[in-house]
Amino acid sequence: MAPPSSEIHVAVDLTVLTLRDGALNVLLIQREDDPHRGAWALPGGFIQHGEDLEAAAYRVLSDEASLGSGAVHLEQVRTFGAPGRDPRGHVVSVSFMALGANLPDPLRGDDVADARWWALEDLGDVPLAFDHAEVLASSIERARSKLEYTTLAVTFLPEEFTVSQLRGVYESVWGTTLDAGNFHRKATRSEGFLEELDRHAAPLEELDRHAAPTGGRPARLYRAGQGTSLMPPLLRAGD
Amino acid sequence: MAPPSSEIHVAVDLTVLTLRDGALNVLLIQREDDPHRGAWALPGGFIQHGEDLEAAAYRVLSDEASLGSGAVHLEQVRTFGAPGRDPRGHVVSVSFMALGANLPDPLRGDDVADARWWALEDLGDVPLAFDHAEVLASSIERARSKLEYTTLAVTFLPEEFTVSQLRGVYESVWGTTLDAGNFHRKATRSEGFLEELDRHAAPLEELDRHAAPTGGRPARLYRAGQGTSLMPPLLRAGD
DNA sequence: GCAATAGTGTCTTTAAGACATTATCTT
DNA sequence: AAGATAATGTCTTAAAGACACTATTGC
Repeated sequence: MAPPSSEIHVAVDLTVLTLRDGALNVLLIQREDDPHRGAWALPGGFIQHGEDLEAAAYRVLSDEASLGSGAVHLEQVRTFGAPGRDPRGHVVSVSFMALGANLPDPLRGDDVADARWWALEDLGDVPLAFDHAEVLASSIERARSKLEYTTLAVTFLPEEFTVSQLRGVYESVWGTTLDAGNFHRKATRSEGFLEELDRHAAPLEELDRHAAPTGGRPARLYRAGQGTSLMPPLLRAGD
Repeated sequence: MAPPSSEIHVAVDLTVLTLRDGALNVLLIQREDDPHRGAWALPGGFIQHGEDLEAAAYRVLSDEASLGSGAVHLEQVRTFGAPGRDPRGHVVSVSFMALGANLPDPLRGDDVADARWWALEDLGDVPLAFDHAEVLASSIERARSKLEYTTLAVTFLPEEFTVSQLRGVYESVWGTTLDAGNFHRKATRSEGFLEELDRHAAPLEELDRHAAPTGGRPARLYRAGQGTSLMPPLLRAGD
């Protein structure tokens, strides 16, 4: 199973991100084999001869995360190729990030002792295998910065959502709080960001909410608009 | 020389950009061998076993562009791995962009029929080898967008420069014209962008100028500041 | 009624765009 | 002096931040 060490091998590593209970979560798998047996790692795998990079990423997504291709936004982030990053030999790994809404709990795949979602905050003292801490960090930073100037935040939400839920995406991913009124103005007046529906969310039945015991005015529902870029962008305050 | 086709090979391709006579130029080499013999291509080469990606990029920069590592800003852009992109086999190529000031004319390297700078405008109808048109386009777009929110523009200039020259970088890379007064205000008041020197450019002796026959007030000299990000950014108008 | 969330309005501040004006050089 | 480029100033406009206020629900 381990590749011979005289050749350069190409792999993909995936940073799969979703929101769970209002917190940014990443999917990690626990390695069953050496190297780094027992350590938590990003799902990944070697590219097969003749296989496209994106195809390999979707294959890993399906095999190790039990996720279909329709459910996520997949985007290449960066390639890691330091010679010593994998003790099995010279492995060049193309890292992808995958963003999705309400992603399910993963099934255990092959060569995997365990697989589960980790809240990013709980990951502080968990050592990751290989250079995956750096791979993860670069994808997180990419996601954070792309929320500023693209409409990517909607990929964390179901097809229909409220402005509050959208604001919750920004707050969770950025780890900040945003003024509700100003955010509402910016979101609803950014061309191409939101498409207004003529329905309202049923009070007390909003999916992402776990602490709304006492009502409030029902929020209007929106879905993603056609635009992909936010101009002007929605900048983080202290950058 | 051609790699066997049963393995996946890893290469780097470089988009080396500089300004010449106020126009954005890219370094291309003319291939001496098949595939694509005679076609113009980005400089590149296969990674050696145990070699870091950046080290390979610097090696190509030295071998095929006669450029030392101190002279340029090097940055990874994207990785291309479509199975059919190289007829010799499955080649995954990590693309880098390299930006520098007043880069010299290249010497002819091995396996290279010719090497020279091309103004981007003159490249419209020149077919590039492999998928290098797409590789080049992605690096250009990266450079254009990074001028907006980083201080990267200074890498196109010598150590000491004027605000006009800096504005010229933006105008050349973006293909626009900018209001001189407003640009001056933005550049000089963006924290960390510029460091003011107490000297002025000698009139008529500015390097980048080829059409300044009749004087004008001497411009103050600046050098790059410590900052790397522009906050708020310097946005292109029609994005 | 109160508490909670949604949504609007208003005032201030920041910063960009348009463009006039002054400063300093060459010829 | 005329012409050119550099640098500053002024007015307007766009948009964000702070925050008050209204709207609509559950209890």
